[in-house]
Amino acid sequence: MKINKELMKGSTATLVLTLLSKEDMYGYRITQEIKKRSDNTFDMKEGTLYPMLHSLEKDGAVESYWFDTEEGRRRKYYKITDSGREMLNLKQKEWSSFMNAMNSILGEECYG
Amino acid sequence: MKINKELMKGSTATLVLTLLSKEDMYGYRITQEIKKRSDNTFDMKEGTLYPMLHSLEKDGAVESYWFDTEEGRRRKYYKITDSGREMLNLKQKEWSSFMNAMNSILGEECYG
DNA sequence: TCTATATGCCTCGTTATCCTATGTATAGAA
DNA sequence: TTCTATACATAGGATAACGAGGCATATAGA
Repeated sequence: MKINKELMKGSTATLVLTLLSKEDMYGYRITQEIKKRSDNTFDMKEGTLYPMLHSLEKDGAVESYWFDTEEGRRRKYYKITDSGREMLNLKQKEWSSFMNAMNSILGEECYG
Repeated sequence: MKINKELMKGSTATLVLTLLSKEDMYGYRITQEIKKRSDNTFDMKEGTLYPMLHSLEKDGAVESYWFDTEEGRRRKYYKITDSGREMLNLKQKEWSSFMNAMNSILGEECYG
């Protein structure tokens, strides 16, 4: 299902940090992983992702390094920092609270 | 837990329509119900709610009528329309998709 | 050879939505 | 009298995601 972009607001950093908490990744790969792992529900645009990565780096939540592949491509990898893991922990708790509050009002059952 | 306001974006209409789908309500009461039913997680501001109600009315999702209480207060009640119920149905499905996609990536269990 | 697609990075301006701040008014309590 | 709760409303500011565009390289196909 296509998701209204307003619903995404406030959640993109959580998604990005979650992926980076498991593995260093470069921007383009992040967009692919989000699409794949959400079963095509999310389609994070580059115009959203790159400014977000720069913002996270500015805040010290991630660090970046360039890597040249054998095929001659340049990739900018991002790595989560300790500070970023703390931020992620908070954001996951926030998501959990938000979800529970929404479901309390909507009265929906939740299928993990 | 206090929720980042960005997370609320795109969800306020769903909350309002959900309450109105069960019972006609006036604005001030809606803010109280949302706070109560979310266990104080949500605190919808009047500056958010009233423009939202007017917008929903303009779109034909709700209708309003004035009611004078015995104590001399004027209350503007809102009633959901058939069109509003359809809208709510779509928004609930959208929320469900969004939540499932988020949890797929975050890898969290969900407690209904 | 030329073209299209996929990969890979980036930024600027638009848009939508929520909040803060403010205004009006009445009832009841301190 | 003054404060709080109730009850409606709007204007302006902040912010985040997106659309659209730019730049560049590798590969596949016509």
